[in-house]
Amino acid sequence: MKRSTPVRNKILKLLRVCKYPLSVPEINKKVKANKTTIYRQIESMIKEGILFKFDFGDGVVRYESASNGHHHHLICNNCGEIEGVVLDDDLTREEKLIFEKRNFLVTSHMLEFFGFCKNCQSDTKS
Amino acid sequence: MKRSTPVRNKILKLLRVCKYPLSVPEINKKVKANKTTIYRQIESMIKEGILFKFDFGDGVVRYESASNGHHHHLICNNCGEIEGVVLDDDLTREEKLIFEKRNFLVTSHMLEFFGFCKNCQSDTKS
DNA sequence: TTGAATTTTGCAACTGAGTTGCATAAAATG
DNA sequence: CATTTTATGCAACTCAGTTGCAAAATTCAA
Repeated sequence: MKRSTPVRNKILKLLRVCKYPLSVPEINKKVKANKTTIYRQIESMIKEGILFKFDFGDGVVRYESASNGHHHHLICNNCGEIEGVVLDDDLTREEKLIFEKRNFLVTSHMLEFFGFCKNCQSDTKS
Repeated sequence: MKRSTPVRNKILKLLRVCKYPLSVPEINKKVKANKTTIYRQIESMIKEGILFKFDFGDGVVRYESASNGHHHHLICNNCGEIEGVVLDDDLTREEKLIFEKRNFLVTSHMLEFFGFCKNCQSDTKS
């Protein structure tokens, strides 16, 4: 893939301003382009390391701009809102212990928190 | 859903002995039953809290028996093997800080580590 | 123990994410 | 400006997961 094509720029621009990760269908609604093209551009940007890919256990794959830096998410069980969060201590101690105890070399991790956001804590709903 | 039906028992038995989480297609290969039935049994067991559902960012939804207890995973980037791991400190301090700082009440989390297992650390492959 | 009510299972058909092959459009290069 | 390369789009496909409906199995009451 070359650089700086219209579709690619639109995807990047969208993900850079978005505070939470987006799925391809969500990206598609904003960046109106052929879905094959979108999947291919995303794949190439992931390989270059400028996009991160992950999901929250719901089978929905989401993408986020790497320019936002490494962080985790707070996902509300009630309203579904997703906030970013940066931890004080980012598991380096645990990762070292894992290597010492299990001989598994950790290169990255995925950590997401589920619960209830400010607004939904007062609600009775589960 | 009632309890203790043949399909349900087979799924549970399989997941209880399996050390890593399985996807529905994987479950299907062992528990030979209609896929609709499997999806429905899994859904009901998730609601009862005897099964956990999550994935590793690859869009593949996997299930694990809750009887194995709360733990995390070490996923090898090279061979794909999945090991379970229990942390010394299970993020309670971080979760408390999140509530204090952000007013988000954490009820659960999902933490997975990616890297290279014992066998794959010697390999040159990425 | 028989028969109605309920639950589980299976089938067929569908939805929707993601992929692949192929043809065309747009850039880059000489 | 013609050739090569890369990006885009379309059509058709695969596969996970869902839904409606009918049949089988189970429960339970009389």
